Amino acid sequence: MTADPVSTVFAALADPTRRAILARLAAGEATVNELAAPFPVSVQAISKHLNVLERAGLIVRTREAQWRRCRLEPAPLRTLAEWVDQYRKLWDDRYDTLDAYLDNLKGKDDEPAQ
Amino acid sequence: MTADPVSTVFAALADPTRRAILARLAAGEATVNELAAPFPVSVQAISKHLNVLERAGLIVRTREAQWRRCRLEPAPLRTLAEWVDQYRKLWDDRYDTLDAYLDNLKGKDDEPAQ
DNA sequence: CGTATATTCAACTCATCGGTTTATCAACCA
DNA sequence: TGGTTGATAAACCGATGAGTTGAATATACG
Repeated sequence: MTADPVSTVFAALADPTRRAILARLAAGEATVNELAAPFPVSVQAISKHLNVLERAGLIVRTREAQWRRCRLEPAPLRTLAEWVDQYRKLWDDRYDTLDAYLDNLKGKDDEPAQ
Repeated sequence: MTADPVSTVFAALADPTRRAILARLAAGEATVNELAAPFPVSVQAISKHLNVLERAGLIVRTREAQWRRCRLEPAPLRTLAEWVDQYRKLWDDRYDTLDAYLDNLKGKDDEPAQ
C-alpha cells in the first residue's frame, strides 16, 4: 500500500511482459490492441499491465477517439539509472575516484553508505 | 515460475528493506543479526529477505563458525545498469548518436527496437 | 437508431509475498 | 554434558499479483 516510488518502478519492471511492452513503446507510441497483439494473453490482462506501468510513471495514456494511445515516459528509468549508479564503483574498475562516488551519493534514496 | 534472471533481480529490488540491506552491505560484509538490527521485523523475516537476495545473485553467504557472513555481489546490478542503458537515449540529451544506441542494443534482453 | 470496435471494470481463481510464531540445527562455551 | 547464541525451516495468515471470463462504457459508422 502506497509503496515508495522506487519500489513501484522496480516492481513494474519485474515482469517480462511489461518490459516487452516498454521495449515496444521505445520504438514509438501504440494502442492497447497493438500492444496486446504479440502476447498470448487477453487484452484485459495487457490493460492491467498498462495500469501498473502508468502507476509507476513509466507510460502515459491519451484518449484519441475510442483508442488509448500509450507513450513511454523515461523519467523513472532515469531515476533507476541513478539508483544503480550508486553501486557502479563496486563493479566498474574504471570508477576509481572516491570523490565522484560521494558526489553521486548526495540526495539519493537508499544510500549505500549513510 | 523459474522466472528469468532479470525479473528475479528487479523483484528482489522492489522492496525497501532489501534495498536497505544492499546499501548496508555496500559499506562492508555483515552477519544476519547485524543486518537485522536496524529493522522493526524479526530476524527470520530478514533471513527470508536474504534468501531472495541470494537467489537473485545479489549477495553470497559464507559459513563462519555459527555466523553467516553476507557479502554484496554487484554483478546483477551491472546487468541492470546495462538494461536501463538501453533506454538512456530517451532521456539523456547528450546521448544523441544513433550508432552508439544500436551498439548498446546488441545481445541484450528486451530490446527496445527488435 | 443500432451495431461494431476499443478499452476498461468487476468478480473470481490461484500462486506468491512479507510477515508472524514455533521448532530445529549448528557451533561455541562453561 | 548441557546451555546459550546465530541462523534457518516449517507452518500458517492476510494481502497482493497475474490471469481468466463476462459485462459495461465510449466512440465511430451504417
